[in-house]
Amino acid sequence: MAQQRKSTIHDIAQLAGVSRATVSRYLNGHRWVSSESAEKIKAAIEQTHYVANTHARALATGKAGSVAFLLGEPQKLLFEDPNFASLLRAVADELGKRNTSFLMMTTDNAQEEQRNLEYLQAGHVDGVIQVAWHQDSSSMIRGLVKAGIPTVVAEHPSDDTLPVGYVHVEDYGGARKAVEYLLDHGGKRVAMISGPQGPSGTRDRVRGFIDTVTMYTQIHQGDPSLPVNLQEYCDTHIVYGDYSAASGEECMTKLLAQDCTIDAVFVSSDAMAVGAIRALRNQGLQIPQDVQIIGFDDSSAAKLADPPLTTIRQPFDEIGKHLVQQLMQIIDGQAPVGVTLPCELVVRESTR
Amino acid sequence: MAQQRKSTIHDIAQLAGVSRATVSRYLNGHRWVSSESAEKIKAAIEQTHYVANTHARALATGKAGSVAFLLGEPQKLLFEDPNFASLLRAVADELGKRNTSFLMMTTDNAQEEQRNLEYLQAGHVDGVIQVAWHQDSSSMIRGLVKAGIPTVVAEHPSDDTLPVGYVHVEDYGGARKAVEYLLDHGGKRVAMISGPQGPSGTRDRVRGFIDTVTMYTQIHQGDPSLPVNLQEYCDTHIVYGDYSAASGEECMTKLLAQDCTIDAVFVSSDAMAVGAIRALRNQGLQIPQDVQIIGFDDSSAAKLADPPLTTIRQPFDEIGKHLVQQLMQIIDGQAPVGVTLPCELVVRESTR
DNA sequence: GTGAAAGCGCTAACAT
DNA sequence: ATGTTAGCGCTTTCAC
Repeated sequence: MAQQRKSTIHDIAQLAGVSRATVSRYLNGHRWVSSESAEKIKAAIEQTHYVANTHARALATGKAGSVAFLLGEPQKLLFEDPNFASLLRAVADELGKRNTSFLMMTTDNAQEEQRNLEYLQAGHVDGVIQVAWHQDSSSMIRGLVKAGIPTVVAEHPSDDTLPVGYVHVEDYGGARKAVEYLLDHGGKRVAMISGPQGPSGTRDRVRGFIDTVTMYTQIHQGDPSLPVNLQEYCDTHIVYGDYSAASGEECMTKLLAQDCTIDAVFVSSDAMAVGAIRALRNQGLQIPQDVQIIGFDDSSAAKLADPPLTTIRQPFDEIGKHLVQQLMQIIDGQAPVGVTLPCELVVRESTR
Repeated sequence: MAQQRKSTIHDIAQLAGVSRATVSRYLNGHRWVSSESAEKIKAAIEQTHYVANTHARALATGKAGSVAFLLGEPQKLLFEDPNFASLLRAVADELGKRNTSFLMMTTDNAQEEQRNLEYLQAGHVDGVIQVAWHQDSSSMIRGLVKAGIPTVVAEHPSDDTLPVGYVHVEDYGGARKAVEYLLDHGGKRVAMISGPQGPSGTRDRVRGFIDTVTMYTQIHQGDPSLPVNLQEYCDTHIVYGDYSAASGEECMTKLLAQDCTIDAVFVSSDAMAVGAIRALRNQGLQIPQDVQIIGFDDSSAAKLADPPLTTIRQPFDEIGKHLVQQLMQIIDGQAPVGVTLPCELVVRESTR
């Protein structure tokens, strides 16, 4: 099993009868290499299965040729949230096309945050893709910015004056689409189970919910089944979970205890929606006959759920693609921008 | 946001008033460094937030300080199979403790296999953790072996004469535990929905199923509700899915079409079990009253399912830990071994 | 178009 | 216990 000595650029140069510099030029720009030399080099490479050593290249260029996928999440949630896998896949794909490798890191607490920051500063990677859907990540982002590390964030950062790129779906718009659908399909007493407070996506979705309900109530002023004191209504009909199924169940139970006339609920993740359904069933309520429900994400859980969930689809392929694209541009010195992607309502059987 | 020049070992040496070699010694073994110098170096490092550049180190040592997590899977299954996430997490954790970074690669087809192999041969990583639960990966493993890359595999390789380490759960034993439980709790006509043919875990579980049924039938010879022609019974009562919920539904439907007296089924993944439940319900069958069901994995889906699934738990934390441990030992030159972990029956509500 | 030479940041003999 | 020196494999001026 002796690891055969890996061939180096030197071997190729010798084999092709040219200098190492020429091989290097061939490897990169392909410019200023005579087609004759190019042929010989090509042959030598094929013959030896030569592949350049990244570490040497990184050392020489000061570029790592890799990026970090940084998860700022409490560990247990990684299991519950299928969206991570979806995004990870999309990002891995896109990175693969640019043959940039990536390494994954998770940040659980302030201490790890510091450790990771130091690691990243050491120049192991050219940039980082930061994901933190469950908790506020602004301190990490600030650290990255301070360290001068090109960064993109997979959400709308709470502080969007920070020079980092970001891409996210239109949380506000998505919430509006969901709530409008519920209202248009007979919902009168609609509640919301939101994600955790902290990430700004939560705020935007909550705003979307409130605005939509407000607008609808104004238009249909006469309707006695609609809420009267809107302020108070929203205070009691919006509860905050942690995106897990368990918390969805909890939240729904709480909601029902406060108001048993709820007939529709917009839930900020499919996983929580599954939990909510369980709570609803526990009270003998039927979906969608008694209460309609709309989730968020269109994760695999949405299709598997019983009944299959109407939900707001997050286009993770697109998100991943833009994330990588953005990051590469920032690494190339361009100014970071924010990208907001539309999201789409997928109608299944949890609504009427 | 100018990236402040990263401090190098040289800076530290100067700051501490020692030579670079001494700093290097401090950084690594900590040996042959006077406590006096050590103090000064430590101070300098803290002051500058110095972290060694991995690429330089890798170049100098010939060790990469990182490993590859290699997924040999068709892309779509990555979404469906929560076990990947579980294992990934465990591995990431364990690697983190040894502060070894890792990069993730996926291999979808023969072409990518070649590409990845070349990449890995280039010395980017010290070793490979290979996962391929849904399809046979022996050609990739052979390639890895041929290239002399230290490798561990997260399953029982079909060809276990290959010099790679592996760790997996006792598939045979797990299947036996499940089927025995079913039989002991009133199951008479038990069927099996297996994973895809190819990976050897499938074979072992199928064997566990057959052996258990055979043994039980021999012991209870008189019982008229037990199968008569065992050979034929197994041929028709074992079907092969692809671990996805959809395939579980399909398989169950097929099974029911052949024999509507089935009263228990052992399913080789929780996801498929969820699909199977759906198929059962479509026929108006109740779980666990009419038919009992046991899954495999104890993934999050098992808890979320309705009813919550009795299942065989795979200890992914342990698996990840052993995988990394094994790999490190192989990298250090030890001969690879196989590790088989026990798995445990978790009783929930899909059985009586 | 091509080669010589310097150097990226680090480690590892070797000498002291 | 510490410093000196020579690379690791590659890129990149700078001459030619």
